[in-house]
Amino acid sequence: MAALNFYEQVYKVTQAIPAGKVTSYGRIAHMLGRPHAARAVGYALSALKEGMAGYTAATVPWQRVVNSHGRVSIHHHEHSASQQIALLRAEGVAIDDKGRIDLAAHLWTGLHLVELDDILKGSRTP
DNA sequence: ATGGTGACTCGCG
DNA sequence: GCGCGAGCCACCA
Repeated sequence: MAALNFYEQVYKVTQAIPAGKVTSYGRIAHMLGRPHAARAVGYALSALKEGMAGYTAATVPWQRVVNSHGRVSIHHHEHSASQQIALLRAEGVAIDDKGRIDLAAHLWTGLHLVELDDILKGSRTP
């Protein structure tokens, strides 16, 4: 038994996302100290439907994780994609007809450490 | 250990 | 803004 494996870390961070907010796979990866592990984050969430280490799609708000473009990213699972949009809208997240989420209003940056990172990187508007 | 897989991201054209 | 190709990663067999 090791420390929490990557999947479990992903689930914990995801559970920390407040209702009505969203973040991206890449940001979660970054929060976990693996800025290039975005794909692994997505894979972790996909494994959720099978149940992992006590975590299930019912206990982890997977719908609050979208891609860096601010759109739901599960093209190959049409049903899940529409479900994700429905769940987010139910939480008050604004999504237009094209499936684009208003990140300016709903992006969760998580730990302030991440915000600091953005600032140091010379980024956008608050 | 090696290779396949996938709910990612970025850079180009 | 959209489609593609090329990196990058943790898991599992």
